[in-house]
Amino acid sequence: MELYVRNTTELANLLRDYGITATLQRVEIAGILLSKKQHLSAEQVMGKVNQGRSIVSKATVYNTLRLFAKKGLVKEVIADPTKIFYEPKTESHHHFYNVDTGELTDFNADLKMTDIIPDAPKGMMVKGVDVTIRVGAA
Amino acid sequence: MELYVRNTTELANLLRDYGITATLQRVEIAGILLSKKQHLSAEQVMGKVNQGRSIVSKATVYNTLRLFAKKGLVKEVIADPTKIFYEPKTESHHHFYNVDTGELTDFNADLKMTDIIPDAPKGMMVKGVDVTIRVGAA
DNA sequence: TATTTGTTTAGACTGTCTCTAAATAGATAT
DNA sequence: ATATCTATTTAGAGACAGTCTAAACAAATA
Ligand SMILES: [Mn+2]
Ligand SMILES: [Mn+2]
Ligand SMILES: [Zn+2]
Ligand SMILES: [Zn+2]
Repeated sequence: MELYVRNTTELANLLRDYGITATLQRVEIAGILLSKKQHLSAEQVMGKVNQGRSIVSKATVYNTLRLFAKKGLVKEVIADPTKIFYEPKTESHHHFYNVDTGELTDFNADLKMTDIIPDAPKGMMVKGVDVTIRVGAA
Repeated sequence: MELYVRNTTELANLLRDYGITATLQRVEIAGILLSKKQHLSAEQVMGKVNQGRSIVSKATVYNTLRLFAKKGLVKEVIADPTKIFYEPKTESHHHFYNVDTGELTDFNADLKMTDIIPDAPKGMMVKGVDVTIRVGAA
């Protein structure tokens, strides 16, 4: 996944590459989320995409993010008990989740998954480590 | 944590060991959750503790589970995007999360965290692996 | 043009969880 | 024991993320 995609045509092509029909709304949402490495909740995407004006409805934001995730264009992160985060970085990696701020921070466990617990960001303490493997019918 | 605790006096003592004032409601909730290895949502605890009759209020169930977790008597599992699960098994371990059924299954990564992704339960496919380390102010 | 198919939409609704302010219970002081 | 203080429980309202529905709209096809 090439990040920092801005151009509309480029975005539309990218969507098609992932088997997603490019629509105005989808390009807008992709433009927001793929613009840089970040973790955004659906509500945050909603806010950014509709700066003032009203371009995309709530239902479409939720549906689109789910569609993007299903197609492998973005990644869903289940770490905050109150909301799902979406991010453009699809390579396998893991997160620090700050329970105080709700902030997510990436960390890579290149080798073989995680055979060590990486150091916590300075000033931070590891409050808990969760490994969750999601499985479904084969 | 000794599982299968049933006796009321035993439960009350256990709560005190964890710095929790033993009340009728707390003992009832502990009796449910500590009776065996399981992963229960707050709503499920609510249902089990108030079989027919009405013994413990919703607010108390939620507050008590959070208190138990804070005191280290039970473990919170953030894996399902819609609810938190609570379990009596406090030793470090990880979970399979079935996205179809929402079911949680334990697995131990004894060595050093997880340097391997364990095999999925038969008939199941690994849909995603998440390692989440929760951090807070040191 | 007519029809079909896919997408978007407003807004009602759901489920989990939180908050509040009052009632109750338990502990402490006199 | 009685009064006082503190901790706990409670009903029910409310917050909030997310879902659903049925209609509108758009795009593609016949
Ligand atoms: Mn929630
Ligand atoms: Mn949710
Ligand atoms: Zn990430
Ligand atoms: Zn478990």
